[in-house]
Amino acid sequence: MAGVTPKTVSRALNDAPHVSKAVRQKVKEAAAELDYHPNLAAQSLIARRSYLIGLTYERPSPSYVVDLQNGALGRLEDGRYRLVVLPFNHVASRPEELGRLLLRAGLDGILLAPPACDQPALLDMLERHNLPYGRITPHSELDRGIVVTMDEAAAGQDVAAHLLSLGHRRIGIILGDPSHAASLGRMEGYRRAFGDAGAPIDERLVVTGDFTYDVGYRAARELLAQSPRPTAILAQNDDMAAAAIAAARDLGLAVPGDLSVAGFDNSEVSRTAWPQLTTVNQPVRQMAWDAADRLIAALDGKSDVSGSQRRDHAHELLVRASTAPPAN
Amino acid sequence: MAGVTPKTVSRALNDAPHVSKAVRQKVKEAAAELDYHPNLAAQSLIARRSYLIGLTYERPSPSYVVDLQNGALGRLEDGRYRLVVLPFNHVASRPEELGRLLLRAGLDGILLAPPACDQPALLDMLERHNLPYGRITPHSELDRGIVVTMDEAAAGQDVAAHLLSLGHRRIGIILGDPSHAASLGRMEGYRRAFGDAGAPIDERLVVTGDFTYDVGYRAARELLAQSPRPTAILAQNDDMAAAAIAAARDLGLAVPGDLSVAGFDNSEVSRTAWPQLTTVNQPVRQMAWDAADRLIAALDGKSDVSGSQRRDHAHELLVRASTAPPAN
DNA sequence: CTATTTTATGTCAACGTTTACCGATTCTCG
DNA sequence: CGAGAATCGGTAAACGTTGACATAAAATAG
Repeated sequence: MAGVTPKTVSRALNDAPHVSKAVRQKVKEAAAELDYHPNLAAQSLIARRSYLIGLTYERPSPSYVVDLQNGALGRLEDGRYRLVVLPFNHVASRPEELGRLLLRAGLDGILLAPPACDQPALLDMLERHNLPYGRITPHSELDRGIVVTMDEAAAGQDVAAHLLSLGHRRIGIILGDPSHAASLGRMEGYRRAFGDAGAPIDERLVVTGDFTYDVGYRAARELLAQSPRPTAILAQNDDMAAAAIAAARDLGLAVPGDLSVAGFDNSEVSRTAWPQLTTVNQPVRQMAWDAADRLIAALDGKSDVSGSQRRDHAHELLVRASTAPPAN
Repeated sequence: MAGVTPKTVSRALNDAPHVSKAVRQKVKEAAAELDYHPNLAAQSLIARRSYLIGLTYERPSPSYVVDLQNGALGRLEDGRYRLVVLPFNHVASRPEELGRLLLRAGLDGILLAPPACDQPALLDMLERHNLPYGRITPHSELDRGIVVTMDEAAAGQDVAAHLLSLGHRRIGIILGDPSHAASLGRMEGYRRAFGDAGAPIDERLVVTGDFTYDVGYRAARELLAQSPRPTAILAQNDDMAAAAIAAARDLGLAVPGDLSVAGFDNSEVSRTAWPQLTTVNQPVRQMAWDAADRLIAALDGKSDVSGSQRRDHAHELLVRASTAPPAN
C-alpha cells in the first residue's frame, strides 16, 4: 500500500476512526484487489486469542458428528471463529491426555460432546488453564461451565411408554456404551415408564451394546434367540435399532408385524431405514448451535461463563412405521 | 521459569542444541508440571505458518464427511497440524466466495473434496496466493496440485456390468448432482458396461438426483412407475440406493426378489440397509489420508507440489444382498 | 599450563499487527 | 479572525517466540 503506514491500513480495514473517507476507501479497494487479509497469527498474538473453537467427540455415529458440526458451524458462520475438530477415543480411561491435546491446540474455547463432557478430571484441567468450555448433554456436575441439555430420562420414558401403550410387555432393551452417561439417563426413563405401566423390567431382556451397529446386531440376535421372544426392542440409539431390524429380517421376522423396534436420536439412519424408525428427536444441531452461541458470547465478554448457564432443549417422540401393537 | 531466559526454555523444549542436560531436564519437568505450552500464535507468526489444514466439502452424506475427516485426521495424528472444517454449499455458483473464505482462514494448506476440487477459478485463486491444496477425486485438470483419484468410470463399469451379468436389461439409473463431476464419470462407466454387453441404455430410465435420500426416493418412485417396470436400479450413491429400496418396499416390491438395487460408495448406510447394499467401495478414508500426507509433505518441504503428484486408489465391487438375477 | 575448540547461556532483533500516545491539520463557533 | 475542538496521520512499544550472533565457561589438545 504505497504511501500509507501499516497503522493506517489497520485502521481503515477495521473501520476505526482517525482515517479520512478517501483513504479508507482507497485502502479497502486495494485490499479487495489484492485479496489482502491481515495476518491472523499477528492478530492472535496481540489479541491473545486464536479465534479457534474446538469440538471433541468420541466415535459416535456419523450423522451425530455431522449434526454437531453443522450446528456449531451455523453459529460460527460469520467466519470470525473457525472450528477445529478433535475426535478422541476412550476419554474415560485417559482424560488428562485429551486435556493436554486440547490445551496444546491453542483454542479459545472448546465444545465437549459426550462422554468427554462428563469427565471431571478434564473439566478441572480446562478450568485450571482458563479454557472456557461448552458441554453438550452432560449428565453430571451440571453447574460447571456452559451446559446444554435435554431431558434424557423424559425422552426415554416417552419412547418406552409408547411401546407399553401399544400393548407390548416383553420388551428387549439394548443399552448404549455404559461410559456414556446418556445410557443411564435413558434407562432411567425406561424404568419410570415401566413402573407407571405396572410392568416389571425383565433383566434378562436387557443387554449392553455400545451404540454401534455391529454390536447392536449381536445384541439383537441374542434377544431374539430367547423364548418366548420379545415382541418389541427398545434400542438406545438409531444405529442399534437399525441393526435390530436387520437381525429380525435375517430371522424371517417382519417389522413391525412380528417385532416392533424403537430407536433414539432421530439420526439419518432412522429415516433411511425401512420401515422408518420410531425414535426420539434429540435436537443435536440446535444444542450444538446453542452451546457455540453461548461459548462465543462468553469469549466476547458478552456473558459470563458462570451464572445460569444451563439450558434445556425439548425432545420429541417421533412415531413412525417401525412400531405397532404386538401380533398375538 | 526462574533464572532461565525464554530463549533457553525454547531451546530446551525444542530439543535444540546448546542446552545442558540438567537445564533441559529441569525445564521439561517444569513445563510438564505447569502444563505449559508455547504460544502458538507467536510460533506461527515467526514461522509464517499456522499449522492449520482446512477441509472443504459440500452437503454430502454424513458418512462421507466423517470418512474424509477421519482419513485426514489419521495423518495429522501427531498433533502438529490441526484440522479446520469449512463446509461450503453451491461452490459451482460462487467459487471466489469460497476462495476468499479459505484465504481468510489463515490455513497452511487445504483439502478439497468434490465439487470444490473441480473449480478452476478456485484453484487459480489458491495458486495466486500460494496456498497449497490437495484435491480428492477431481475429474478435470488432473495435472494441477496434489491429486488423489480413483477410477470412477471403471468403478461405474464394474457395478453396471454386475447387474448386466445377472441378466438385467431394464435398468433404471439415478444420477447424482450433475455439478459433481463424479456423476459424469460414473455414468461414463455405466455406458461402457452397457456397450460391452451390447445393451442399449434407455434414456427414459435415466433420472437425475442430487445424492440425497429424499430426492433419490422421488427419482426411484418415478422409475418404478414406468411400465414395464425396471428390474434393477443403479443409484450413483448409497443414500439414493437406500431410498430406492424404500420406494420399492412402499410399492410392495421385494428387494432383491422383484427389484435389484446397487449403490456406490460403501458408506455406512450400505451396511445398515436391509438387505445390505451391493455397492462399490470408494476408499474415501485412504484417499483423504493420502491427500493429507502429501499435502503435509509439501508443506514440510519434503516433496514438491509439482511433479508426479497424481495417485490412483483402487476401488472394489462389493456384491451384497441387494442384487440378484431378475425374477422372470 | 596455555591455546584452541566445544558447549552453554544470554542479548538483540524480527515476525505483522494493534494499542497508546503525540503532533499537525482542519473545522467550528464566538 | 482566533481559540478550542475534532479529525487525521504517524511513531513507539508490545504480544511470545525463535534465528542470528556474542560472550562466557568448560573441555580438549599441544
